[in-house]
Amino acid sequence: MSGLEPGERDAATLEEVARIAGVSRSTVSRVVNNSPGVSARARAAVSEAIAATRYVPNPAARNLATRRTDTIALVVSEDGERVFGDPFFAGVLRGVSATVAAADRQMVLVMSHGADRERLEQYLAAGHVDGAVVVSLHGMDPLPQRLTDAGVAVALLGRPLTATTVPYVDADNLGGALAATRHLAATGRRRIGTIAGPQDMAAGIDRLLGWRRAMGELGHRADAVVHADFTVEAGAAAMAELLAAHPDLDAVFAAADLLAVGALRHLRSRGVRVPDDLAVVGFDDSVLATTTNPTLTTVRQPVEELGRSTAWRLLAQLAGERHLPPSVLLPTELVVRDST
Amino acid sequence: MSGLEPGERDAATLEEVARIAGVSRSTVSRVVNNSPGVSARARAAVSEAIAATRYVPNPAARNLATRRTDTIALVVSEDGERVFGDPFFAGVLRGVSATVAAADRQMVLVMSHGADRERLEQYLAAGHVDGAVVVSLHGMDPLPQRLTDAGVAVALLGRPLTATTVPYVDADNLGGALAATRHLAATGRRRIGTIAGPQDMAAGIDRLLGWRRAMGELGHRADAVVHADFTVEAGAAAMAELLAAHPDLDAVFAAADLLAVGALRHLRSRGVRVPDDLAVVGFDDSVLATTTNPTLTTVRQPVEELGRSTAWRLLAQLAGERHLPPSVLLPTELVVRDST
DNA sequence: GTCCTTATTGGGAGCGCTCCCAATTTCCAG
DNA sequence: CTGGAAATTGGGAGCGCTCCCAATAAGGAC
Repeated sequence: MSGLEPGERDAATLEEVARIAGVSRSTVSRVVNNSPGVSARARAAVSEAIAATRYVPNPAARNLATRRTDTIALVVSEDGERVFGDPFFAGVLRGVSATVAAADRQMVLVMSHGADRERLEQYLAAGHVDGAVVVSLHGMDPLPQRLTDAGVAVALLGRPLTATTVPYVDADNLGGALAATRHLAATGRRRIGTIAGPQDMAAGIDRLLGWRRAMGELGHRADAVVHADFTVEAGAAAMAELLAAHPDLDAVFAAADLLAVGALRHLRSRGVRVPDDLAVVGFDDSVLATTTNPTLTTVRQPVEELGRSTAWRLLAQLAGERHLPPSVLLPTELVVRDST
Repeated sequence: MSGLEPGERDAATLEEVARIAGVSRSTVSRVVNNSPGVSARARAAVSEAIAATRYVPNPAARNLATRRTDTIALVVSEDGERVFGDPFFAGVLRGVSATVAAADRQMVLVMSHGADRERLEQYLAAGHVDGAVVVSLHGMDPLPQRLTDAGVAVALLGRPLTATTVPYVDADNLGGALAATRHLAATGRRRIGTIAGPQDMAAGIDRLLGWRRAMGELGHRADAVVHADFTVEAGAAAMAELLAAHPDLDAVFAAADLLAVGALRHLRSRGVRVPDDLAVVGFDDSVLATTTNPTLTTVRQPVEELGRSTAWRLLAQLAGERHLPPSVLLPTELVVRDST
């Protein structure tokens, strides 16, 4: 332990600290874990020995002895797409990891591939992690429920599309779409169409529902709908289709910023002025929203808070807290910029 | 082990498999680890018992017994900024995690905060991870070298600015800037300025060096330089400053797509046509590059490959491979779009 | 069948920690 | 000082796995 050379890492053990401090291993363990029942004198001696040896508890030994892992798995279901683009994922990751770290647990990242699903399920079900935050944006993904059924504590980020016992956290997509559409009406628009996202995803469904509800409230016909995947190209094509079918449109609500960028592109190529001739609203408030021309009015979804809340929900469950909400909906917020 | 209820996760142990298969624990261990010296008969019996019990080895027990951790830490140095924006980080993460998973190791994510540096260093130096991939874009960050000095196997993503023994991987920022500036010259531009990134980062420095070298080759004056942080606003302000000082500019190389977006914004507000009056090149090929108007000519940096190569370099070192390169430079690639 | 070599098998011990309960010490009241 | 209660301490055992070496079994040559 003295004079460490690069490559030599003989970590101090609890027994070594005990020897140096002149106490038993139990006393050292009590000090390390802040347990009561240790005299001030012993505590001081142990603390000195710990500082002198730079002792750090061995997580493997600890996990084995306690039969706990203090590990949270972040499972990213990656079925070959990057639906909302990477900005979403990065924010979620920051939120989850900060919350897990603050709870003194380690976070293991697991990218889930279709081929490895079976193995991943077995690994998680075997109890080698305390629980799993699962990020799955396709609402029909069976993984969260399978894990829950196997006894894994799970919190899901993204609303599932089927009845489930898995607790989940999502943004208020419906409320955000509602606010966006109302805003368009408040600016005087009467023919408000929508480029809706994929209908196998809760975000796609809920944002369309929000738009429909607002249109119902306003007494407007809710017939100007085109569905699109979450890409720029699909957004441009959908905008073209909308205009062909509804040439009198004066606004469009796009279910993601990416779609809105595509719509802007098409409108520009047609010489349609935004927002003078036709207003555009997106959804996400991703980095794109302030880099387009005009800058996008959009609905902000709190991606980092999504991560934090999902991790919190799991940790609370693991801590045995009672009466936890089966689902958490985080507020979205309309951000008005130049496109409306 | 039979009839598991949710919440009950009594994982099968090696001893249980041994009992069911009618062999010793050593035989089970040999089968699980694919060691030689097991009869086909015993191997079959063990495999059946494993399938029946859904046995998964306990990583903590394994780590403790072998004194290995099979864990790679991904340390993200987060000194309060998101320099290249989140797209960079997400791509790196995918690359690192895929490589680590393919090597049958688990990846632990650690966000490094200034306040927790001491504790993080101790944890990593205590030998509880096999090694660390450190993502640090500020070239003066002392963490990688301190970890290496403490005996931690480290591979650094991002070129350091001081002499170091830490192996690192970076993109060829200089070469990319060179190619970008040459491309501008090849399109007939003669007054080529640059919006340079922060000079406490290798990316900022190397991209400016590449621009200078190209200007030197071309025999043009390399005096139209303005420095900026990597934000859209700073890019717009830098473009304004460049035009004020050099009103005859006919091109600008921006050291990041974010800066280029800011430049485009300013140019539009001044009625400068891009690329007719003034051509613009960015760097990154982030999602922004195809969503701006006009779409950006930019230098693609292989973010996912950056992650993969850094993880590879660390794993190769851990595997005891000889003659490993002290640094790896990944090629960048000019992607021509509508802004030039 | 005997002997020798090779292959296979099994059980003890250790990895570093926690926890339990018996042993010891300390403190306070009478 | 004595006795009892409370606080502190220590050491054995176990967590689930790997590894080592002795024991056993199998195979082949003579």
